[in-house]
Amino acid sequence: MLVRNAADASSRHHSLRELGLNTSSNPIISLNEFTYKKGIEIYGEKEPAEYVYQVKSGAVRSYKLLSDGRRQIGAFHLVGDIFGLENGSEHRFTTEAIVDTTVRLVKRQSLELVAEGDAMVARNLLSMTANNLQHAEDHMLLLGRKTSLERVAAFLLEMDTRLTAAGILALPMSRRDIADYLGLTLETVSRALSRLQDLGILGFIGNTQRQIMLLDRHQLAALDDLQN
Amino acid sequence: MLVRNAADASSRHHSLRELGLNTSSNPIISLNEFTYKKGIEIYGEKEPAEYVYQVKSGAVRSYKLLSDGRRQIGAFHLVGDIFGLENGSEHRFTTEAIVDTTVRLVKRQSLELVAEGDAMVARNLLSMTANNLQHAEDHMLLLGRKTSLERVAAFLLEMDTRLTAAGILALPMSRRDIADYLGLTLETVSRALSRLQDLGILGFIGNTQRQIMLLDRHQLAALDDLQN
DNA sequence: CGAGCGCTTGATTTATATCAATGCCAGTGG
DNA sequence: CCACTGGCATTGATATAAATCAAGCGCTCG
Repeated sequence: MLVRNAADASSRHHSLRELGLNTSSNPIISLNEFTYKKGIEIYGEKEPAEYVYQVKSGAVRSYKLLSDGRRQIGAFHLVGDIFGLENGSEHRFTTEAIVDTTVRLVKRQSLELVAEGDAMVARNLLSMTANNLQHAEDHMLLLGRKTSLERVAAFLLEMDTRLTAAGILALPMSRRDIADYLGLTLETVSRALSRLQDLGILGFIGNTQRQIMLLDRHQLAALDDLQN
Repeated sequence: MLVRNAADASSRHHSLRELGLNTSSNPIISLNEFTYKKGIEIYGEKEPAEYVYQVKSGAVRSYKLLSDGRRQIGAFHLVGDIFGLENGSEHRFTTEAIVDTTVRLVKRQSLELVAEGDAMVARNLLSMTANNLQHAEDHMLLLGRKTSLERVAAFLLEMDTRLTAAGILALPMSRRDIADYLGLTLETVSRALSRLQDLGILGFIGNTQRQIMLLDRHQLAALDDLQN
């Protein structure tokens, strides 16, 4: 069964306005913008969480590292997504711009101040955290129990609901990023994509596989079967 | 470096009182108790989330299933732990008693009602959800990138901080449960435990390996090295 | 226009899963 | 109270999915 309704897709796409913030009515909140070049770190794990961010354009990865360099990407943040929202005082991931990226940022402290007095903002804070939790819970199932093909299929479906413009998927992240998100190696991801292509579940634009793929209704349904 | 301070350990052990609830001052809140026999389901995935639970005695597993029966346990709930708290209206895991278990339960609705008026309760709700999120984030790293030995070492350390009484670990869950929590098979878990025993990092009580193990200061430090 | 990076594809290795046998303890019923 | 049974755990042998090692291709960009 293919689940792809608008409510599902939008539930993770809060805007700062959805958070209950509004520049004009809340003069405390300063909405600054900043641009990061491709590959540049936005903040590091364990740094004090001074700001909350919203992707205005571009894409961001957040990840944890083990001492020997093994990397686990916990989430990709696409246009409209809010990230860097922590309950504690420290960031729990490192984040980097995947491509040139512009973010809006809000001082964490001023956000907390507003939440203190405004129950709606407080509720939206909780709802955002709960959405992040749900994503992490689903991802645990993927990482713990799914095969490589199922993981890649699930990834494509997730990206499709989050950044598709009319059946065309233009992925901003590299094979290595995808692999580190799915708990695989880049070779395994590449092989899985080739296999999906052979199966006719996926089509690439241009004469080489570079980032852009097509997904029609039937292919999406086939992916949905595969991802379990 | 061995991190094992009281703050860390207690941060995930909220009591309902910590949530800001108090039977005497909040007559709305009804604190009922219920006992489940070993292996019995408490609630199922996608069931309406009517209650929030706290483990009074025993232990609980929450898990998701794939269509073919593969299981991923997302968390174990031990004495004092609160579980079943959802932001949406449905449960996202199935939960079962691992051993005979008594829980206290609170109607979700009454909890929300209280949170509406009491900022402290609302803040604690957010803080609990954020703690669950942090646990899930750490677990994604484990599931995506750690070796079997690292996973088992991390598991033992987690359980040690959560249910140790003076260096003695009495695990309520089976090898299969541990495996499904760590994204491994039960044989691999068993082999990892045997290996740790051979390495002198772990000692079992009794003449057979059954549930109870000893962990002294040095062994904990060795585990901490291993888990990465 | 050349260099290098990212990607694909092939060959081989390896960690973990799977299959299989056996042992041990706990609970049950005779 | 003891013998039986079944579940859980360990351990060994083998299979396999994915990782690793390796080569080559084609964009992209400097």
